[in-house]
Amino acid sequence: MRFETSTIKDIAKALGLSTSTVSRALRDRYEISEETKKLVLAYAEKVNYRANPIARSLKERRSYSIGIIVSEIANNFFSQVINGIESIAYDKDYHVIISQSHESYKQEKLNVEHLASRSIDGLLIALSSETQDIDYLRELYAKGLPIVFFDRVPGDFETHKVIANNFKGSFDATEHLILSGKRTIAHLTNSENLSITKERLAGYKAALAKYHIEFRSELVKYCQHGGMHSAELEQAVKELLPLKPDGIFISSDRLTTGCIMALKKTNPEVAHKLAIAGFTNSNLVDLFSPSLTSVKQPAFEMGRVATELLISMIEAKRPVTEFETKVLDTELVHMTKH
Amino acid sequence: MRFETSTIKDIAKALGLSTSTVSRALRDRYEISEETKKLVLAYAEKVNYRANPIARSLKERRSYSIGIIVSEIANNFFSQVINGIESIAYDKDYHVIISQSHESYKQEKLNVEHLASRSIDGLLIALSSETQDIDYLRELYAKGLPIVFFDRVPGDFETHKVIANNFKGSFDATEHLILSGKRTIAHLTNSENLSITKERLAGYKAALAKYHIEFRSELVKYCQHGGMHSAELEQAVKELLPLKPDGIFISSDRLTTGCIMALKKTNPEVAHKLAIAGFTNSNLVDLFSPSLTSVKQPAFEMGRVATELLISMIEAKRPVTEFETKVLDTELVHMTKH
DNA sequence: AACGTTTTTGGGAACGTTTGCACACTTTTT
DNA sequence: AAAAAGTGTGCAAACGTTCCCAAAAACGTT
Repeated sequence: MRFETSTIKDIAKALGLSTSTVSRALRDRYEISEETKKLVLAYAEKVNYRANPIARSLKERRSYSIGIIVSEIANNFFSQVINGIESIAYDKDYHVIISQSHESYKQEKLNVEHLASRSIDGLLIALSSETQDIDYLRELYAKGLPIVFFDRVPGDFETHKVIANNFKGSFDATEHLILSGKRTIAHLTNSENLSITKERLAGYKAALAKYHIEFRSELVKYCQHGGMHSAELEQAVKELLPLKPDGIFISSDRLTTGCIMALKKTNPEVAHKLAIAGFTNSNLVDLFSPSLTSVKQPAFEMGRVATELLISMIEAKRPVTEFETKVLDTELVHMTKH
Repeated sequence: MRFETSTIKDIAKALGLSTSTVSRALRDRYEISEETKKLVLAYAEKVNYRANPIARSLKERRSYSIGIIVSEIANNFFSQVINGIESIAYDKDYHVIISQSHESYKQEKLNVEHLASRSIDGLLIALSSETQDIDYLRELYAKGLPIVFFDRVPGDFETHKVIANNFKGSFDATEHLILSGKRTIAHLTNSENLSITKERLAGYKAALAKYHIEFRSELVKYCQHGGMHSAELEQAVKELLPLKPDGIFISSDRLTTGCIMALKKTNPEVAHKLAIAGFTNSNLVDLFSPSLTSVKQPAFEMGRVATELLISMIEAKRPVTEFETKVLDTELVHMTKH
């Protein structure tokens, strides 16, 4: 099974021109006369000529494709980010290759290396919750692969990054729980080594401090696997409930839904009494019971911004040396009662 | 910014061999002596040689990549299918490029053509709910692009297809509503031209017939945009409720969640009285209120099977002329009460 | 010692582009 | 009138592979 398709050579032969002339005409170069251009364009149109991107890539030593690593596309936050990424990428004629780490370091590394060997021009990545060692990324970066981090970013890596205002998002959510009268607020969060974990914890602490509520470290539970394993969540819930929290603030999408599920499964009566606030971009949040107050990240925008930064790095003529970390505001969506 | 990487030529020069020998040694061809192979492999390892897939693609006239078109990755059904696809594809060393139609025919066509121009080796596609005219697919197929349809398949296109047992899934769900005492069962479904719509309608009708319940066409509402526009859903709900249904069977993922949302928004009191059954693969279904009985499709398996069929077509030496339509069983998951 | 075989290697074209350079022809400038 | 500049085109190399074909080396066999 093979595609039969016409090439520049075919056009050149048919028109009695050289391949260079045809190539230049198709790319609308100034050297070619209007007449010839029209001729070539018309004929190309007629035979439905499509440039072979592979040949072009080989010649130009770039693939016009960018790699994306997220933990899972089933997560609405990430699928919204991807939509943002695509909206920019397609405009600029890049295509995207999506890979999922499923929160596993091993899988993440494997995927990145697979992508790199496929000669992507750049990489957009949100680290997995397991990831601690990013030397493999440093290596690729040093070899010339542009990388932009989003959402889960490493502290010690000099490149562009795009994140939500995690501190403020956390602060607002926690404050909201406090203002609705809660005093014993648990915090369920991701693995300790993620940037978002630290920032969100800080926001939570700051809100408590503002209202003179003592911070109690036993009310904070970390989930190494980011909620991918339900046993991990159920264990966390089991350890938290004896402390009699009246509210809980959960710091990531997957954890939020997973935690509510664990609550419903193990302690359905408590589930509806506890005030819940959590980061989530789920578009089904209105259907949830118990309902919750959610911190929504500007996911689509995050994808757009990250992609713009990445493409600017890819297309830079000289190595980029000044980097920025863009911080985008979150939105607090109050619980709908029903 | 450019990758510096070693090539077969570099290895050949360093080792005083020809490129052909190196190429063959790397691919472990029988003609090359063990000695030379070892030498080449060791050196390649040392300089961290990675074959350039683009050059290979150009030479072999295939890209080792397959395209996927789904309506949206945010939909759990499709993200599960994609996981199934990837599980096979990566094994066989293909990579996948995912595109979303967002249920728009125009977008679907654009994406397919974009993928085709990127020289994918094959296409996996679930048609958008708007799609009626698939001539553009026929054209590509005729030119030699292998295509496998899944979930939403056209009736009149001779190729491999993978679908769920939609009739039985529908039948079971409807019967379940009947057995729990419902008699006036509405049916909310996708656009009329989709294969799944017809099959699921037939299952619904058959269940009614089995229990001698009259089929009433006014209880069936079609959604042209597959639930992508909330106005469409709210309109459908608004038209259905005056008929006083005591149960409703909804025939697709997006519609199911959308419909419950519309119900809660426009008629919250009715929402909790109505018995709901619907197709959905949402992994959050346990959180929903009102709760529902769901028909789960074997999405992961569907992805696997479709990919195996596609790759068999791609790698066939002679054009494939015998096609199969694989039908996979659905699973009825009963409502959890809470 | 001359000849076949078999095994191992190398030369070079090809895949479809892009692009630096040279060439031929026109037009302008001196 | 010759020289300079401008315009439009073609030649050929290159990108990194794969693979057909031939050549060389190693090994019997008579």
